Amino acid sequence: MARKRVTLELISNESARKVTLKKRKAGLWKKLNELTTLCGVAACAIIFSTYDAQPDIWPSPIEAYNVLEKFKNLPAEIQGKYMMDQNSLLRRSIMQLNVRLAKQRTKNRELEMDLVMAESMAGENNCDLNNLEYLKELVHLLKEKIKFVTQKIEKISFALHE
Amino acid sequence: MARKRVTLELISNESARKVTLKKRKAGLWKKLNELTTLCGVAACAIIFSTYDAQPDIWPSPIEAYNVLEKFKNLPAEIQGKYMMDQNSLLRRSIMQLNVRLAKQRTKNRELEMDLVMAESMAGENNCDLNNLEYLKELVHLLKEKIKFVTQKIEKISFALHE
DNA sequence: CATGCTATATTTAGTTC
DNA sequence: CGAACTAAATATAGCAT
Repeated sequence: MARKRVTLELISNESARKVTLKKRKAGLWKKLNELTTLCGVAACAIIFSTYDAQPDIWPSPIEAYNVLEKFKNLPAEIQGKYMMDQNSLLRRSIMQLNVRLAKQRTKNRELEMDLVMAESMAGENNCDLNNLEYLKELVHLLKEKIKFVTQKIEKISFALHE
Repeated sequence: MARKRVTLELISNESARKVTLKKRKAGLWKKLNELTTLCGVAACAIIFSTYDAQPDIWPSPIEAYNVLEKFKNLPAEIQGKYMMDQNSLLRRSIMQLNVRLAKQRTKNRELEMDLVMAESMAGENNCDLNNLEYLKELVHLLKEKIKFVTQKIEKISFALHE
């Protein structure tokens, strides 16, 4: 964007690519901050770079969640302002939940990838108890989750076909 | 950014705010496209506006997933390039995974809570097919995940007790 | 290798159609 | 209302340190 017009393709030089990534990431975060502030919307973004093991998340997951909660905790205000009927409000709420599910799904995929990579690098004998405990807890949570979602699917299927 | 310096606060005029949102959203999508192309990274972003029933997602969740798959298919390359001290790399990697698992667990709990809330608000008859499809996909993914993590636990347990 | 610096490319607020 | 059009504000590619 400066000094020279840039062609929209992967920057071949690796160090240059890294520098551009850092600069543009900062620019993106700024843009996101402006957008949410100026327009009063909630937003989040995730960048998975190969340099960092951890992806960059904007804002923090906690903050993103908090903003969403704020919206939900002030339904009367929103209702009054945008004159929504009960149904459309509910539909929107469900849509937002669907998006969060999709996000969750993407994150789960990513986590799986990282586990596979870590495992292949670590071999069999580099696992500690702490890690194991985490995994056990994860399985427990996932089983609960499957049960819950399966029940929900049955309910919806029933409602659709009756 | 033009014609006048803008103060970083919520735009009071509603129609002006809506126009700005549209313009800046387009700008953000473009920036994201450039970033991912130039730097070869995967990224996604979501904007929840109160105007649209559906939030804006970039790119599609499917696409985001595809990019991640691409990374998964090239683990040897990444391994070779960033191979440093084997042990410290592994320790860091495992620590980061533990942190991410903890975050994931928290998020799953939150999501469950939100689903319960939405369900209680929506009752039985406000569910559409789209929502059902999302849920089916989620169950599929979760089952895969349980299988994967369970296998990993068995491996670790075996390594610990042998 | 990271930071700081500009000359330009790009974005966009206000405006007009 | 939305698309097109600027003038001005920003972002950033290439370079310097």
